Amino acid sequence: MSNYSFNAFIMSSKKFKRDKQEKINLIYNTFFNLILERGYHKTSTNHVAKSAKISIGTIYKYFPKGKEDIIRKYFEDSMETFLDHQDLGNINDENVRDFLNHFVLDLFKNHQENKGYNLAFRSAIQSDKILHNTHKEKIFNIFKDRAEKLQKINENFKQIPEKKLIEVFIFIFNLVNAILYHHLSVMELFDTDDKFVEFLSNLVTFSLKYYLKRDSV
Amino acid sequence: MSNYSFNAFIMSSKKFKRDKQEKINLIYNTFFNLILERGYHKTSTNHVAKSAKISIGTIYKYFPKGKEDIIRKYFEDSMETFLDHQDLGNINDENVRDFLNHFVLDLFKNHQENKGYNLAFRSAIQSDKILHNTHKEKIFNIFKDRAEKLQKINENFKQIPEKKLIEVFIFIFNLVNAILYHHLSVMELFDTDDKFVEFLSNLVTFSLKYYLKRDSV
Amino acid sequence: MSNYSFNAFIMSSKKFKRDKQEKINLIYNTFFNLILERGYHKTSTNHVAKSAKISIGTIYKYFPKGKEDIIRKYFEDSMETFLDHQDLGNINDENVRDFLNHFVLDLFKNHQENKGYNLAFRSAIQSDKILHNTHKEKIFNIFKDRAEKLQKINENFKQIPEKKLIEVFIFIFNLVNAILYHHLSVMELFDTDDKFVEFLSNLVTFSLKYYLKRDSV
Amino acid sequence: MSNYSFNAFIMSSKKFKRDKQEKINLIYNTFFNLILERGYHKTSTNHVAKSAKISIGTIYKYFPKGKEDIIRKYFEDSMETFLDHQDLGNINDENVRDFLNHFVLDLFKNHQENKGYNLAFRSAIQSDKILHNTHKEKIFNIFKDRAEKLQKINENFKQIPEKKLIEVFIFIFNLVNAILYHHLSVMELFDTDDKFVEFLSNLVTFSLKYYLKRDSV
DNA sequence: AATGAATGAGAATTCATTCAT
DNA sequence: TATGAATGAATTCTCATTCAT
Repeated sequence: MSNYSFNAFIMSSKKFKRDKQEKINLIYNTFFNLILERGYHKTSTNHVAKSAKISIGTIYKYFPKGKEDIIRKYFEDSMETFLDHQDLGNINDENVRDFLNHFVLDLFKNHQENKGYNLAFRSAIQSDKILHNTHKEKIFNIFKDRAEKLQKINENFKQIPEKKLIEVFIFIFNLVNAILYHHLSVMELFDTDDKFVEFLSNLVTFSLKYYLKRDSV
Repeated sequence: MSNYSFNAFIMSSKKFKRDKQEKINLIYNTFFNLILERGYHKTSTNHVAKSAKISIGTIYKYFPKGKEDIIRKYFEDSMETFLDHQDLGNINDENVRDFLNHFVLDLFKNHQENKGYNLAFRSAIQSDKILHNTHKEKIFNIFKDRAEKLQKINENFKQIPEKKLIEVFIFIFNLVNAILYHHLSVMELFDTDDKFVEFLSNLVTFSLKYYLKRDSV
Repeated sequence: MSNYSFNAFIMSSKKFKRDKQEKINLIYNTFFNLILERGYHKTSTNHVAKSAKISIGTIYKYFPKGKEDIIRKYFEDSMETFLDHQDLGNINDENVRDFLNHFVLDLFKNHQENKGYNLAFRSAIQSDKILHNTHKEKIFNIFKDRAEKLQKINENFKQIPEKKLIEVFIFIFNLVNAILYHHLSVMELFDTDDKFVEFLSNLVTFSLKYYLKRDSV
Repeated sequence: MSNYSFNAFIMSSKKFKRDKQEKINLIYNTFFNLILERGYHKTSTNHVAKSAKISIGTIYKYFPKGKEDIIRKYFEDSMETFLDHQDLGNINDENVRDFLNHFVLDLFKNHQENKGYNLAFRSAIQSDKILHNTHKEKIFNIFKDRAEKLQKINENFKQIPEKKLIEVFIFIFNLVNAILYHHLSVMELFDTDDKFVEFLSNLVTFSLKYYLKRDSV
């Protein structure tokens, strides 16, 4: 194999992967945008194909079980990378507050961008118990991982039992998600984003204290 | 007319009405229970008919637009009567806390009993924008009514502007609902009901203060 | 049986008959008016009952086979009496023209008043072959009867063979009906009734001559 | 590209198109034949699918609104091409009669071949007011087009106002259609096709003269 | 006789999924 | 690989008809 053709092989493979990922992203975007317009149960795979201007066959090639698969795989993809970019490294007593604000803001932005997905996900878990459980496990594993890392690099967290630390993370995560979902998809709690995020930050601080104090009793 | 036949007349008239309402209730219960098992989008009107052992025609007699109508009418029926039983009469500075606890507990029980409906409702509003808006208006009207009554019978509430009072009611109502839904249908926040309700009560007190203080600045 | 009660019996029987006929007329009118609005195949017996404010059971009491029966019985009733009021007595060479004008005008009015029925009838005979044949036989019998009467009382018609006379009557009747139906229910031929009726009269005269001359060759 | 593969390319492209049109034609034929047997309102899309040995989904792929769409699209297709094949080029005073005979014969054959469609169409316009109006407009446009062409190529028609010419065409067209429909679907006017067509031709000549004379007064 | 709730067969329509090209 | 025609089971919805009251 000549050098040239080897490069061509690499290139084509890369190009292929890029094309493939672009097609998958196209399906994700089209699907979730349609859900935003028409709701989960009125959005069919055929609609998605037509709207994305690809064939229905292509959708089933990447997502052999259709709608459920799209949600499941997006769930895998997004959860996999969601919290990775947050820097836990230099969290300490002084900047916990900043950290929490940042965390809340991040979740807020994430929800805004994934509103369609969140609608889909909540509809899907109604019938897809496996997804529902996987979701719970995934959250547990993510925060277990986080907790372990945090306890390694930060003195302040070492005295708290790992189990407890995971628990409190999950608690805060769920609490914020619950309110975000309702605010964005059911009924607004505040008329501006700023007010809303500020409230959430305060709520998180309060709830964190409450949760930790409660158990120490 | 003998006493017996008079009673028979009463009975037959009552029985007729009861049968109709009982049939409607049967449809409600069957539908929401099936949703609990299989999810909203996998529960068809035919499933409901079969499960309730009535004919599909009967469902469409009472709910001409099928699933959407069941949700819409249950929404009307339940919202109509929901907060009516709570006694606002003797709320005062001393028992605000009790009142809030009671309110939270009530909502909690209501959610537990209406879990299927809540799943259905959140799925339905994804595509039924009219229902979504009616829901918002209904909530506004209910709490407007509440606020007016409260200001008539209680000195403490007279100084707060009515608009403000309505706003804060709706805020608290939404906040609690958001968390209840997530806890019951997405992921538990606490492992026991007691812990959960206690947290909610504290959260409500905190949020109420936050909300009122925020605006007074 | 006392005289009184005998009268009461008569009365109640008459009243009963009147009520019965009124109910039947109500069903006819409601049915044919609905057809005018929505078309035959979108008008159901249930619609008729609701629109006439009577129960569906009542309709099936008088018309056990539903829609088909309404049309069949109206057909019987109306054909039975349709041509009876026309006076054939003094038709002669001088007033044939007048007679034909009168005949055409009569048919025109009849069609205008029975537009809904005519739509229904033409829809019904598509599937109800029995009705279709009965209709043909009825027309034959009516005009056979007419021809016989005419030949008895009028010298001019005696030389024409009875069969021929019946044939020509039916031919003219069908011709006029064809054009009336199209004009009233498909597309107008003239913009005023007067023009239309005048044309029809001339057409009939022409066709009559054509028909008679044709066979004499 | 070899000649063979080029042909294959042409063929495959042609075959694809033919298959699609063939499927549509299959649906048309099956539908209208069933209507001939059972009538419009007793012919369901499911019957058509079963009878044509295709799936119900295929029907809805080509005709998304079912029966109404089949009629609407056949109407478009057939009206589009209906009068196009008639040669107006050398119509003149001597051959007007021949032209009319030809026109009548053409309409007669057309009705014979489209009896099922004509039944369907007359049933459909009872409820489909849009189709009813489109039909009227289409007829106007077709004859407007005809009139314009005729006036360009033929001296004899230049003195008649265009509006008048269109009117008289539509009048004759409707008159013939009215009688054809009645003869074929309600009750026969003549016992042989020849007699019937001859009568129609004479009727058209008569009516044409009547119509033109009437206005010139 | 009159009512209208109830039935369920069947018509209309959608949609996940397959497969030949 | 990609396409999209085709499938048919499942869903929504209608309607003629029955029957208990």
